[in-house]
Amino acid sequence: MDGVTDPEEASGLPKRFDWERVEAEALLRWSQSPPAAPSGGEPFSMVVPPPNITGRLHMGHALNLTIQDVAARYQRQKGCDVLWIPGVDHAGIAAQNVVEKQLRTEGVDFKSLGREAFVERVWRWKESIGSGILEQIRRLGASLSWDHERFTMDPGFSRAVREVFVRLYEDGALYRAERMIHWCPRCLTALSDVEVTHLDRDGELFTVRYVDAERPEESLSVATTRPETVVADLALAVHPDDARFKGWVGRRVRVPMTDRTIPVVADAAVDPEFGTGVLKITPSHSMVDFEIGQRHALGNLSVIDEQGVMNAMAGPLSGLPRDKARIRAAEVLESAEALVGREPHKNAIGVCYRCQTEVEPRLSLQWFVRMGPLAVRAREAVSSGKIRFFPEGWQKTYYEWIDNIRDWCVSRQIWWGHRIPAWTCQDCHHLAVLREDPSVCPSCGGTNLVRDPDVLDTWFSSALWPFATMGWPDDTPDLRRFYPTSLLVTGFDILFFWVARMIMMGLYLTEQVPFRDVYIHALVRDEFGQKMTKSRGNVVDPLELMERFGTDAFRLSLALLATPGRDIRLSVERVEAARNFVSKLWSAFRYISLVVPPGTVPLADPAACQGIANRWILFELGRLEADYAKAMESYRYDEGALLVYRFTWSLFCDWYLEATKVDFERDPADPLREETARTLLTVGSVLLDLAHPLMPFVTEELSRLFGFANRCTGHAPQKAPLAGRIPSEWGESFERIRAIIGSVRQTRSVMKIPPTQEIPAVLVLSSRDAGDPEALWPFLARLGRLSRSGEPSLGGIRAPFRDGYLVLGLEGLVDFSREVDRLEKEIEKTAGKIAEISGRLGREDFVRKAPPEVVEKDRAQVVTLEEDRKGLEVALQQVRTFLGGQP
RNA sequence: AGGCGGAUAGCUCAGUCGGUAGAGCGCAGCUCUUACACAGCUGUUGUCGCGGGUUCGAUCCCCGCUCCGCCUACCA
Repeated sequence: MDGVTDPEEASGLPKRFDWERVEAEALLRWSQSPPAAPSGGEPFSMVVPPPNITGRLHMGHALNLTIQDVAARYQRQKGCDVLWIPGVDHAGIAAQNVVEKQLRTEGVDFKSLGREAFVERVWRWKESIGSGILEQIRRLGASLSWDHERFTMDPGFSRAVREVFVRLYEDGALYRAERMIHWCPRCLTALSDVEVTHLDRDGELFTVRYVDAERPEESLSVATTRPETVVADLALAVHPDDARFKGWVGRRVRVPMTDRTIPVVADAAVDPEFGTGVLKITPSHSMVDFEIGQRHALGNLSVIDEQGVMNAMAGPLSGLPRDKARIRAAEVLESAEALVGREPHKNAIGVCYRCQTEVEPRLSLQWFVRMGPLAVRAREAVSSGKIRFFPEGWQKTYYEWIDNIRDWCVSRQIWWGHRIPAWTCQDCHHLAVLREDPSVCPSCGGTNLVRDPDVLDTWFSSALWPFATMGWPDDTPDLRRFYPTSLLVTGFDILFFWVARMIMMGLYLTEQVPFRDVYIHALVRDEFGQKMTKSRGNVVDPLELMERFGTDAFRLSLALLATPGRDIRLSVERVEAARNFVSKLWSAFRYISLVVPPGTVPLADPAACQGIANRWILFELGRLEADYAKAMESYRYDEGALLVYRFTWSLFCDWYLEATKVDFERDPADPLREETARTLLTVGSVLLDLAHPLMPFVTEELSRLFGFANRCTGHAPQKAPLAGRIPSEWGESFERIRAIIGSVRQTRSVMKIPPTQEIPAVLVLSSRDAGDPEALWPFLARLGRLSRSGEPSLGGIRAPFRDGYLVLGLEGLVDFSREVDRLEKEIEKTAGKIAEISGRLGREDFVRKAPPEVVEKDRAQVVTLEEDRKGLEVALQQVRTFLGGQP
């Protein structure tokens, strides 16, 4: 082996990007030395939408976190002091369900355990899964401020929750009352309005006859979808203006299946158009009926218990579950000849958003937050622009909800969560809501206190997330420096659940908006546009994709697809394409590592470059920097990603790297060699910076391997970006080369000349400022596989371009008829364009009314198109001559 | 029922402050040219959903319609 080394192995980067190793190393490094806060940097802060403790990383999280991490890294690169708080939500009902189920498999009913032991058990379970989902989030490369991790049930946070509850109560913004609420008969708890989702279901519309109590020969027919509630009817109602039923108001009818009679009342809530125009009123089992019942003092009669089973008051239906009771009710009504109609009917029913069980409207004693006053301020925060939504359109949805706000039921009949700090004195019935647990009744001094058994809605604590994570209600340095937060990134599905409530609570408790900007992203769907659900079985595991294609590729694919306001259809092909890009990037830097001599340093002054290609790529890079900044500042990370993608692949790799090969073939004494090597490093370093927020692993690895003092490696932002320092004409010469090469390649491809075959050629430049042919030739020779013909009048066909043409010596080599076709097509296309534009220019009103610069642009366009056509026509003529000359 | 969003190349989607429509994937042909075959080169495809209107000019703005998706809402 001595002295014999494979040059390929000896120098340069490994051929492939080994992301598995690089990611593992980087994650270790990042956990050991988190990014240091730059001194004097502006604060930039975010709080992560806390994932449920029960959760595993899914596509939604991956998208959400990728976007935030792009933001965090971008801001950090700008020199900001970034705080991005991680954390987990205790997920009341969901977590309780998990542990209940666990106990059930052990044959234990959680109720028999008792409250204290059960809650203890949930804590133990929480410890056992550790920070499971946060570990997965780390693997995404998410650069969170891990020393700030919070949990919604930790002591500090719990104190904040309690403080808020008491403060709201003291201010009269929180009250306890008996109201109609949504009840989930499976979770056995109240739900807030937003926790109920509506599903269209095929049901039946039954028409039931109620006979007059005095005159059995007269009756009213009533349409209902829930005949099982007939036994709870307390009235029938008709519209006050409905002439059909004028005489009925005030009379009484018999309730079928019972021996009760009920009044017929008039109420404007009845829609005379629907059904028979008569509505049966069941105050205890319907929201609107409850209200009508209130207006007419009908009282309440409940026939369904908390588990959804018909109770003792339900007469012949007693003991049956709701759905069975409906069938039985129809039978009983039919046999009593009270059922006069039955037809299929579609209606929307409310289900529990967690378990899909049909919810039951239920009258019960619950705690409510008075939303009206909070909503007024929350609306103003958005309409005044203090909070901005991206995309802006979500404002409307927000207002829609805010303007129709209803009080928020915040008590839940479960055990896992923040227990409500309210005590009732059994002696004097005083209700005490307190910051500290009482030992005696504050009112009568008695010791007979009973604590409210309920816990708070999980979203109640989530609403405090932006400031409670920073130590509120204490006045902390974090709050002073980082609150309000700069940006919130979240999905539209929790706009009401979370975003709106944070705004309300933030304004109420801190007198400030909780965040300035809200980036609202869409849902990640499968490649067919279907929502990913367990039941569909189309769930794609992000960790799997990360392992298969690398985390950078996965992140990049999400970023590229994340067009604001549009759902994302993720397919493996897209991730694969991003993986190919990462590969391409890696191999480009491998090339740099092979051609740039050791000890080379980046350009000291890019504006002093001489090389045609160097000037061009610096010009393009300057443009990229400017466009990229614009995209990133407006949260168009998809656009930023696309800009980086296109620059890297289509300009840097396809053209610039090829062009540098020309420079490296030059005489060893030529100063261009060094300039080009230095330009490669300069552009490479900046490019990695721009790509870094999107692809942190590969860019940091490359920056380290090259020893770049760029922002990926934690160095200070560059003082003067390229944008603005590169003259705008720096691109021109190389653009001409690109045009010429393009023309040659077309000809070559059409005429079936192998790419490797050299073609003798003569270059003719028509305009004086077209540049120095001597400078052009080395690039043409290499990139176009041309050899410079010494014969000035070389016979051959023409490859035309804007300000000149190339004569290609192709005699005897090729099928010229193809070239004729191609040129004719080109000419036709060009002529078509000329016709269109000059036609426009010929119209008098266009010239008069259109802006002068548009007219001018068109005129110039016609001139250049004419030049193109002339070039093409001459070329065509030339080929025809050859064809004629051939046998 | 009301509100919102979408309809652009075979597929997935950009885009145009109104002035000759783009990318990726796919497809076809040619290339193992010493960074990359996870690659290179060349080519291919569009009444920019339908009907009106405004305008010198509309894929883009306005009105109406059709289809698709979502959100809100107990017409029982």
